[in-house]
Amino acid sequence: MGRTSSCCSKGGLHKGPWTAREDAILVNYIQQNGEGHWRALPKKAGLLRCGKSCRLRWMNYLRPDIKRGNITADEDDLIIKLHSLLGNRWSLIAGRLPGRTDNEIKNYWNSHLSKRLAITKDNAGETKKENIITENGETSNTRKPTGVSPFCNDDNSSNGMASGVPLSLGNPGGGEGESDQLAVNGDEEIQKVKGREELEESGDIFGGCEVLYKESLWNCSTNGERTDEIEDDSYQQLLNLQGEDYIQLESFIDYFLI
DNA sequence: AACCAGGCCAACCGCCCAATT
DNA sequence: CAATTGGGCGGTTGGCCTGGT
Repeated sequence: MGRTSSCCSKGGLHKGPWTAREDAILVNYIQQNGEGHWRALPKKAGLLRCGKSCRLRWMNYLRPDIKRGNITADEDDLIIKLHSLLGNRWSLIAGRLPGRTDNEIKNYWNSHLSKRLAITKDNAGETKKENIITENGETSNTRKPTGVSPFCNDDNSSNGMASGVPLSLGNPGGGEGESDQLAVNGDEEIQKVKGREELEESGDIFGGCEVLYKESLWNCSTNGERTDEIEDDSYQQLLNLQGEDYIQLESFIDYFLI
């Protein structure tokens, strides 16, 4: 991929590393005016940067809630599990790691975890469920729909997911009590639309899956009640998911992310 | 001390999607 | 409905740093 013209290439705009003065101007402006309107921001703030560059700098470095410092062992482990579930969807993964940015996680994965897992894989001889990286570097999930439900046993081997997972998720909608056998007996597309609506209500996709999963299978500390904020205990429980529970969550998420 | 290779990471890039006109 | 705009995303680059020779 070449570096051709872009918004940052327009005449007179600075590129490259940010100076302390530019940082201060950007932080000061956002503190006074809030985030957003990135394209207009540089002009208003008096910065010779493109809007995208300002947004990136703020999101990845200047935001007050950014957690600096090394990735902890717990975070490391969670990244691996989330990556096996979500693939290279760094923003989603970052969303489950408070204070970490998608760029940071992406860099960490590319420079640390991918190599480590490749070594692990070599040593193990064969890819295992815990460390899912395919031969071509792709993972178990992409944005392309497979059109195949992991809830069905018919033919789901082609989507890279565990096949024939006997999910009995009860009522993933959580409250209506009308879908006891999701996508097994009923119209699969209707069930899918319902599921998506639930996910939209829940705020973010992975959080939605997590909540739905809790409601159906996972006896968690929140007693299955929907929460807007995922508590630290819940992260820890997600981290500790193993065996069949883990495989079922994986299938569940794959089903709703496509 | 000088050079080199490899790793790390901030930043840029093109693409995509949703909202707006 | 099509075109435009704004924002966000994942992939990639390239400069800096560090360790080895």
